[in-house]
Amino acid sequence: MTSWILHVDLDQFLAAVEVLRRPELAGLPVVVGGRGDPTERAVVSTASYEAREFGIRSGMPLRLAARKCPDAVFLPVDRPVYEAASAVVMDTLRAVPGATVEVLGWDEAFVGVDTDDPEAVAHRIQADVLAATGLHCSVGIGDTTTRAKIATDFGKPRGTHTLVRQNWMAEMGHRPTQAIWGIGPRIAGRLAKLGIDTVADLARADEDALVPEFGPTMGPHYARLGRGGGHTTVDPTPWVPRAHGRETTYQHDLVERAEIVAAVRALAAQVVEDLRGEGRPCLRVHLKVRFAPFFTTNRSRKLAEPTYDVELIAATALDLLDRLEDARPIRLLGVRGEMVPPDGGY
DNA sequence: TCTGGGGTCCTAGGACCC
DNA sequence: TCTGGGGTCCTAGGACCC
Repeated sequence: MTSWILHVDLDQFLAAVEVLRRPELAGLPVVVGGRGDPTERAVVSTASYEAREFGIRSGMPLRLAARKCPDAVFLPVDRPVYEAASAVVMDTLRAVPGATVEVLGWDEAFVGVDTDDPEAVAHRIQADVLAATGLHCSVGIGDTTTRAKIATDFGKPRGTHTLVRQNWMAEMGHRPTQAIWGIGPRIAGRLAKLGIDTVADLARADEDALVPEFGPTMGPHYARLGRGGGHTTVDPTPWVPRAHGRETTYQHDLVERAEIVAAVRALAAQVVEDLRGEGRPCLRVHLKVRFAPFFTTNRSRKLAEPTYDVELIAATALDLLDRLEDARPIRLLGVRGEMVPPDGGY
């Protein structure tokens, strides 16, 4: 028997969950995002396949989505409902005999199995998830986490695909480096400056040659990604949150000091509520600011001691904000509280 | 059209200590 | 007067992912 990594990814997860509870929406362009009001400043979280045919994509402003498809059904994000559906999916995966499950998000997970027929396991998973939840998923099969994760996209929707060492270069070599999970537009741009444009270029690259540009850790790491390298086992350790943050994009940019102070206080209060729920106080305060029209930055500061004090956290965030010396209107504020580790060691 | 909201992890470099 | 070599901790800031 061979060890395999399967990557399970629910198809159009948020939209599919909404259709489950409102079957009359089946077959219609459905867009989930923000508060469900396409005139507000917010973006698309998930678009149904029907909506995607109009060019609507995740991350797109709702206003633009509404222009592309005025007749689409716009729905608000309903986190508790998706969390509940996600829990059923993950329990279903854990019930597969011999499976090790690593949860990556609401709608995806790695599943480790020892088998001679990974294709059969993938189909069983698809059937089990459909039976338990009514939701369809795609499954990528690989010999590393990187290959399994990328394989899933080739299997969508409702399918499976296998990506292993033997077919990696044939299927991925000609694609841009950004096609690899873990390489985004910035790193792809820096690689391009070194003459590395495709996955094949990256796979050929000498690890040491990437060190001057990316450092001793990340340089070799990117070279390994180019060859499809990744983990060969799945880590089932339950996820332990390290921080809780709240951020808000304001419908009207904030200019007045009073409204900025009130906004920071409100965010700090929400963060403290989350931290209390976790039972772990705040050790470090992070501030994220987006000035209009578009410049985002962030700062953080360690606190003298762990606290649940809303005023102290708000005052720390405001002090970080004041040090930015940028007088432009504020479009987004985020306050994040990094928690004391659960073992108490800080 | 104008870029959400939730996260994680990495690096450079300064301050400080022995 | 000049200033090694080892280390830790911290902040700023970047980058990625779903």
